[in-house]
Amino acid sequence: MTNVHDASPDGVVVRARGLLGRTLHGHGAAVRITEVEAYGGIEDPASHAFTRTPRSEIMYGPPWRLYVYRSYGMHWCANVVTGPSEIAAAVLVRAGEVVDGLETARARRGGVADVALARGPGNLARALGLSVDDLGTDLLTGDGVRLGPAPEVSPPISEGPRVGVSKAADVPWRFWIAGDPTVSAYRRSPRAATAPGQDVER
DNA sequence: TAGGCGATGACCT
DNA sequence: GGTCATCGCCTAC
Repeated sequence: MTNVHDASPDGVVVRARGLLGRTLHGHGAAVRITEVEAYGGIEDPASHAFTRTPRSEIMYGPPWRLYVYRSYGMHWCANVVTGPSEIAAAVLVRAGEVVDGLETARARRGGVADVALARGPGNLARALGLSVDDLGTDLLTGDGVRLGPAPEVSPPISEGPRVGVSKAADVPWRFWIAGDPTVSAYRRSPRAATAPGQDVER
């Protein structure tokens, strides 16, 4: 577990958990990450990188880059490439609490409750003003979109099955800050096969 | 060139 | 809590 070797699947999990509580700065707004999902790259059927294509190429590159993709034709989803290059692992940022640029986020989201401003991958990207223009942005040195430092105190973390994925949906690689109101509700993918004996918590 | 598919969001009951 | 609507992109042929 303390084996944080990049090449191990555990490394992805460790990095995913490590993103919780960190701040993600977007365009004119920033959120404190409260919910993430880990994707194991080439070893994970649910990952876009499972099949190497031009779209997923970015994930095979250096870590700490931003991978943005469009879902259902209208939603943008933001991922943090965690690397290493050969594994193409990434972490989907699912939800966050707006901590800066509140007015900007509100304007973009059109009058929803503050806790829902960045609830859900698509909403979070919208609140931060993220789009395909930010694809490949280096989150450590980027001027606009960037990642803040880790919190001094690690937040309490809960884990569970991933949301919305149609494959490997029973892998408990979804992590969120326990009790945080901005965390999106769990919903299993309609296409996900029923996992025997895999009860959904909460 | 055509078809399939999606890591969703919003709305309705 | 459950169901439906949506659009564009990606992959395969």
